[in-house]
Amino acid sequence: MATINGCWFDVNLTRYGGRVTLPGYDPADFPPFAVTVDLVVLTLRGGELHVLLVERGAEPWRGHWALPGGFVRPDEGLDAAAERELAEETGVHDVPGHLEQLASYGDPGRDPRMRVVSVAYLALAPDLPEPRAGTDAAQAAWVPVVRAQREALAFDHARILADGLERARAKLEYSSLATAFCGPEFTIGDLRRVYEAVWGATLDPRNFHRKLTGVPGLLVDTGRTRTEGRGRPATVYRRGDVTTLHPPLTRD
Amino acid sequence: MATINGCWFDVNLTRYGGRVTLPGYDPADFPPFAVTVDLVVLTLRGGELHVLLVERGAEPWRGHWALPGGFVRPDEGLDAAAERELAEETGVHDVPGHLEQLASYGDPGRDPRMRVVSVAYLALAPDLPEPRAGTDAAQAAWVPVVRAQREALAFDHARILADGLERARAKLEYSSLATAFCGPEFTIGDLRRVYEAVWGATLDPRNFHRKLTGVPGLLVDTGRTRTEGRGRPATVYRRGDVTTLHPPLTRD
DNA sequence: TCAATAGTGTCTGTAAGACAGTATTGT
DNA sequence: ACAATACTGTCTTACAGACACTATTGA
Repeated sequence: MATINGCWFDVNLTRYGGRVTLPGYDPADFPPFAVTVDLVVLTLRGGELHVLLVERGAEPWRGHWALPGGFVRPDEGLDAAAERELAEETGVHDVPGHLEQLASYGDPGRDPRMRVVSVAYLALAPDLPEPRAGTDAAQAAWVPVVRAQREALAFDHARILADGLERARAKLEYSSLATAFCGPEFTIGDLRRVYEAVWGATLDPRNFHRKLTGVPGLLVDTGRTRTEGRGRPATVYRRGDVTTLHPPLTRD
Repeated sequence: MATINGCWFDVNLTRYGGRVTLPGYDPADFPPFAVTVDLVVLTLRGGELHVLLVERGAEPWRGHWALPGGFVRPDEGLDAAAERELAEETGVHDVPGHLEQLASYGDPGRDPRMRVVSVAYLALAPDLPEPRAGTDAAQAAWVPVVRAQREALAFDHARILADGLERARAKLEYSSLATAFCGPEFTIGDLRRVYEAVWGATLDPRNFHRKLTGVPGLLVDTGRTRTEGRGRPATVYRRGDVTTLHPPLTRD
């Protein structure tokens, strides 16, 4: 029986040599991979959608921007690894918002050094403080998404970012995911600005208001109001139990 | 620089001992995982939704049904591994239909022998011949989905199956995915029976017909008709270029 | 007062769901 | 003839999109 220690490698080395995997496989015959999690962390800063990027301090892709991420540890699950990395990279414990698995990327050659399968996660968070620099020389920063898409991101991270953006845009249509970009309390206007930033479109405030307040159970009225700058104070809501929009909002 | 050969293991053995991964990671410091693909292959047989399962011939979970799958080879991508496994397990080369990544599952302990990350794929195929038995003693079979869900599937395959079914059900709402269950030519009635089998609901044939024929570019009229049993012959269609249903079909 | 934002009311076009009715086959 | 399936037309209701209008604040 294989165990997680040094001896383990020798077992696999001897068994793996020249063998072709077949149905009825035995995991002791496995070709080993590195498994990492990469994070697409989106937030709203100043009405503009931003993504968390780190600047690579080592080859390959030294000096290029990359999605934050790291190895899955031997004793932790994929979701737990994503949560840990999210806390580490943002510098915030128990990051509020939303975290879900996006997809896995494992083309041979995506990392020139060795075979790496990366499980990408999508995180949506309210405006967080400026990220601290990593423990090595690499710096971390919130980068406007439109600028990130023009950069030459490391590895296949441009595609992962594109997939994450598309997932976020699609899920806003039929879910209450927009609230993940806000704090625990928010106004209808806050939500509308989320949609406008993520979709890159302008929405009619009046129809948007009627639509969202018309879904029973979606929003809970706190009874309080909030005034920001000019204009009539807005009703403050909390998340309700209902998380699906039926019928969905459309982005044409 | 690590390379894919025997020497490679020694490199990792020495570097991995006792080290904790940190940001600014180096893939040479990786904790190794086995990476597999598991397949949720759905098809329609006799108007009922079936899933392809294999009976395990070895411990653990010997004698239990499991989703087909196998190791990703060192030189192939994840999608390629899924395509290869699909062809191997069904016994059909170039399986028609649809294949997409579903999600990845990597809880520690999901395989008691060692750490395995499985990248699950969802495949939709027209009715295929009875699968051949595997090269080992394990047998493969099309199992009605309702029965598969009552079985104690191996590992975490019950959850993977549930996720695959939910993905298929959701995607039927807003895509032309139902055509993946049919051959290259099909009738509106064929498509309706796909929806009814996957959703487990009955649909109004008249509104369904009007809805699907009303989406421009979705269906291409071959000009021919097909008669099955009693009733007026149905127009035969092929897939069109349009693959999204706007607005979507609803399953309430 | 004016500008800005929040929220309500109303109209119109479109589409979903229900279902009557016609068309074309096998038995 | 009758049953079964394919397809068409029509009616009602609901909702999206457009936009006039009222409400409440800061400057």
